[in-house]
Amino acid sequence: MNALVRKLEHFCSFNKEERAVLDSLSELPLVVAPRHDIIREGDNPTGVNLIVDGYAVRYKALADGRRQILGYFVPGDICDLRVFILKRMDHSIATLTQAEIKTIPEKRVVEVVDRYPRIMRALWWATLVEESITREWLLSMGQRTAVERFAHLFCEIYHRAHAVGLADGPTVRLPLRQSDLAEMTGLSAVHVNRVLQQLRKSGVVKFDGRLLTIVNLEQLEEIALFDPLYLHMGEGRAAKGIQAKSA
Amino acid sequence: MNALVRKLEHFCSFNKEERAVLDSLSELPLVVAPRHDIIREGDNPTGVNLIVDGYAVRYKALADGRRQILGYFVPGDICDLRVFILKRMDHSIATLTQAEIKTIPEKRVVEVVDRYPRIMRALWWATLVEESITREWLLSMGQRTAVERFAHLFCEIYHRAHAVGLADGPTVRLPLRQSDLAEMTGLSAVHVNRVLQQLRKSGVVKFDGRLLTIVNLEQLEEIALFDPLYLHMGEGRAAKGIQAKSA
DNA sequence: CGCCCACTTGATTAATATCAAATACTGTGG
DNA sequence: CCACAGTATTTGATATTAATCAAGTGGGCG
Repeated sequence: MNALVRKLEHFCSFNKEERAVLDSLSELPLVVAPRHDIIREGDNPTGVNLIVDGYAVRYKALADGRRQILGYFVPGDICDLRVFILKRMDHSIATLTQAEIKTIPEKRVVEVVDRYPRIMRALWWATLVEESITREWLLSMGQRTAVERFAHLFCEIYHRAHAVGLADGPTVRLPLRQSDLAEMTGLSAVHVNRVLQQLRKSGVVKFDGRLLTIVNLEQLEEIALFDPLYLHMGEGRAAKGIQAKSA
Repeated sequence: MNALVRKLEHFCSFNKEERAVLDSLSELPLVVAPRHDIIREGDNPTGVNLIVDGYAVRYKALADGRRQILGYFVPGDICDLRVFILKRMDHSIATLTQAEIKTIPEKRVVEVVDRYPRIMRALWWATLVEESITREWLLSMGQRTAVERFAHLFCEIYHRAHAVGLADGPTVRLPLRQSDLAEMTGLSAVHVNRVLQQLRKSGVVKFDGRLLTIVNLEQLEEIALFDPLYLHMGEGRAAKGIQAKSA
């Protein structure tokens, strides 16, 4: 099933025509090797990229090489709607795993968006949610301890993966290195290792470099001080009574 | 002079009519006390707020009270264009100093934006720049040391203040407490104090709780590993040859 | 004057980084 | 199937950064 449609339907539902348009947004899927830049800071990109499979991230680097991952994409995420306005990328996008992406030319996006206002709003919604996630990460970095930060990251991955149908049980495919997680959380790789051990030992979550298993979601969310509001899920479906809300 | 127009003209220039519209966006300026919430997380806001004078911030808080400031507004900044799509605020906005704000009703924004596409693009640009700044903060939090983080924050404040004409020399009005700076940088107030002393002693920047003075901008930017690209200034004026670029 | 803050200072502790070495895992060629 | 090389993970020891605690100091203002 189309992960993009699945994701956007957390915002609103589409009719058959809209779905067909979303399905047909691009033709040629492109396979990108792991750890490969898709767009680099300073570039002036001309289209947007839809992640079809695999994990990709936004990142920024300091002049001396320190890198920070700013967010990750799961299948169904679109990389850069903002490029239509900003002239140059202020950060880079790279794959972590092998990934399949589809590049949608600027022209096609404009056409679709002009013709289907609901799709436009849905894409806009997706962008705003992503920014909300960035803000939550900033909160994590500034205020959460290393353990809380990991607990939170894992809660988020779990919820986002479920939102696009990437998992049905407590286990999510997450083929990342500990050094990747280090770049996501702003911690050293060694410390990441110790934090993971601690979480494993306390029996709330397991991660073996390939699969992430949430053993005790409730406890994990408690450790993380997790509040799902920032993911803005179920706002569109609210009328249908599907959403779950925290107090 | 209108700080909003001044800011947006970093993206494109406007004709007389557009300027008049921007000037007239709202009627009643409202004075808000210092340290007062303007919008709170979970609210469903109905308009956008333009900061006319004073400093305001976005912030998020964890359930146990830890707070993180996510970004600040200077006069000319508009708080929440995104509310048209997201149903609930995922963070709060509060004043730090006494501030003067104008609330623009949703309807008025829609009207103006529909009628003046350039204004729409300019507002969109402003929003995207703000998000770019959030990403840079995330990089700061994750990778910059306390000293670098402060150096960077001060560079940013300096550049943003200049962009809207809030300063002409090396000094910017910045009536904040050290505890405010602590919430911006994710450091403890005590540590902020020591970092400020260090920066003052090394003679690159002074801050006395009221005024920020950049003594040596070049050196400060070096300490901060500052790259102005993320502010996206001068992209619109590029054709006029006004922008300055870093290597 | 005296109170209330914010700021400053010093001492101590806690969190995390760094360094270095050992172990485990993955894929490859024989 | 095994040996090996190259990575990734794990472990231990130590250093650094920043938080915390506690006690001043200083300034603005009723």
